[in-house]
Amino acid sequence: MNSFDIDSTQLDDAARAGWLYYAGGLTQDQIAATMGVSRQRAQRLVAKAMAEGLVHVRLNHRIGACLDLEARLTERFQLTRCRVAPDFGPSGDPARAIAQSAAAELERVLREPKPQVIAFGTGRALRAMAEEFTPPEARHHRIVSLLGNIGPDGSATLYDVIRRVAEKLMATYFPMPVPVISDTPEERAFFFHLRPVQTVVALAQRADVTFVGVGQMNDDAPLLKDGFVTREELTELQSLGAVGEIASWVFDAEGRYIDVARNALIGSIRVEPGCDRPVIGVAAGLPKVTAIRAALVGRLLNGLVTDEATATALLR
Amino acid sequence: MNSFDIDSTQLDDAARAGWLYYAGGLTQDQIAATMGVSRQRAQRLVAKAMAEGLVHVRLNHRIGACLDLEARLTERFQLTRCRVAPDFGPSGDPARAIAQSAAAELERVLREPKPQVIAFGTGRALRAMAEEFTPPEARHHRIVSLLGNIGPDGSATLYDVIRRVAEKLMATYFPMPVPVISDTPEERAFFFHLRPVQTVVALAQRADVTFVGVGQMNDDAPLLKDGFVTREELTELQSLGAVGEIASWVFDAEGRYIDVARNALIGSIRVEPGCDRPVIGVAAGLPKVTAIRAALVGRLLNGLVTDEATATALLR
DNA sequence: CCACGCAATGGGCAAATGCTCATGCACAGG
DNA sequence: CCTGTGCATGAGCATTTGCCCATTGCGTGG
Repeated sequence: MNSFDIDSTQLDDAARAGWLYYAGGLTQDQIAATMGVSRQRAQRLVAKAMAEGLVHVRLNHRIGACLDLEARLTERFQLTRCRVAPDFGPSGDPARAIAQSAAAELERVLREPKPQVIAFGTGRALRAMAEEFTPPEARHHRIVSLLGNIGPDGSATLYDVIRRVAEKLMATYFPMPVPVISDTPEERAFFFHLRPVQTVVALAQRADVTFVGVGQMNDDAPLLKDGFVTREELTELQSLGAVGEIASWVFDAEGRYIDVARNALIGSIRVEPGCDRPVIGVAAGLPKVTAIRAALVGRLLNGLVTDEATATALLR
Repeated sequence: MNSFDIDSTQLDDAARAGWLYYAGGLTQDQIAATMGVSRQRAQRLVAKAMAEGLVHVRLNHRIGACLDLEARLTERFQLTRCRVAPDFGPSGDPARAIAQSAAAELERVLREPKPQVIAFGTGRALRAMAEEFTPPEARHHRIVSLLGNIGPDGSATLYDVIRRVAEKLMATYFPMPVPVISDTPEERAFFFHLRPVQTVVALAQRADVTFVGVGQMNDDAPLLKDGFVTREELTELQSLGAVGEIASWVFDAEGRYIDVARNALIGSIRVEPGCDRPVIGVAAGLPKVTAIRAALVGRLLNGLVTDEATATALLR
């Protein structure tokens, strides 16, 4: 493949330019001179190095305020793991802000020499985490999805998180080949009786560590956007006291799962309260505060990665 | 201490500014607005974050040319570990360029779940590595110094590398409480008969991994600069064929230690040729090429971290 | 109470950077 | 062979950044 060669040397150049710029502290003029290209090209290479994630920037200082929030959250909600990332300001994207911290948390698990089963939910925050983490050389773990990978429209985008993680890691992974939401209880039952599905379910249920996003149940609910509930169902759930959702299972302000007919259609593994293994919520953003707090109160989660603004709000 | 408090919040601010700048991609104006300070202050904070090493930049892409050099060095000198970092150009500081790669190599060792004894020499490159590495949560290793920590002028700066590493790691560490160079053989013998010194020596000799710098023996020799040899001794050593030095033990172009009276004064542990555990040289710079090559040829080292320019020169 | 020194601050400006746009080149299709 | 498409290139310019320097404010010692 010629195009591959070209691509790879372009990436090499980008990496080198990024290295000289960020690590070496050279100006783009100097880089251009060193690499024998025009300044503009040097500039583009530096930008590309960033865009392609070739250059990783990490903060080597736990900001005091964040440490403090972590300590208070840990005590208040009896967490086993807690990370508060500084946020990018009100206009910034909270999912991106916490991606670094979530990635660090994931890497911590991946470094375990003992093979781990790691389960993943979905959501923007987890996807950002999957983009961000640097895979250690560790392919002995197994990656399993909590959610079905067949969307209502037949798409498989949800599935992205675990595929991305597993690909970067080159580890074995287990998507769950069932519809996220079935049309009838029979359909759901059919899928869950399939042997391969049962294997994945069993794996997910005994996962050593679980990473999940948390969805809010206001009118912007991710469940609604992704088409997993209709507007009517959402309104009904809201009137039953729904405030949040994990892996598409809806719970109330106490973090208790709400018992509705829809539950018989859900093609995902439910996170059970009071799990003795780490169940880590990766979520931030003020609209999610109520949902996250409920999940913490109900002990659906025993770990949390969030940002400063959300952490502060959670403690109020 | 008031000054401590002030410093620590300043560092917090610097960290936050650096975070917003490098990770969040905000401009300094935006940072200034977010943090409620002037743009100039924001700029100073960002600069400080860099200067204090709060922001770590790492390359997430192995450049093809470097990989190629690694492969060739590995084959040519039968290495077990080899890393070639891209350099910062002819004007850049090679020690800083390889610090990242050396740090990565060190982190690899530190991630070993089995407790390791890790021995360190001295030198600018190792010091840069000590600054750069991010400590994983691993305090089960033991850090031991190959060199005495009493300098000719009574100072203990050499000792910096292992202290820095051990402090960041919060691991137990064993400096070697002897003069780097004694005045008389009797003085040296006295120190080495002390029980605690013998413990440290034994530990260093059975180190699972050893990281050392390599000194050249030209007229700019580090040994001379640090006052461990006089100009006369240096000239004498040069006339005996000395080309390099590891932990202050001088060797010739074949990597064979040179037998001189001075050896009876040296307060450091000698790296023995053909060691079956990793002995990793961390060194770069064209003046050091001859010294490094000799050390590789004589199998004093079986691992190497260097930069592109040095690697290329080594292969010639 | 005043004078002095030191450090922090923001103005201002030159350098560095990011971005847009017109140009040109390579390649595919007619 | 010509033409259109797409993409890389470098010129030019607006924005951003780094840094020097005068000024301010605070603490200290006379």
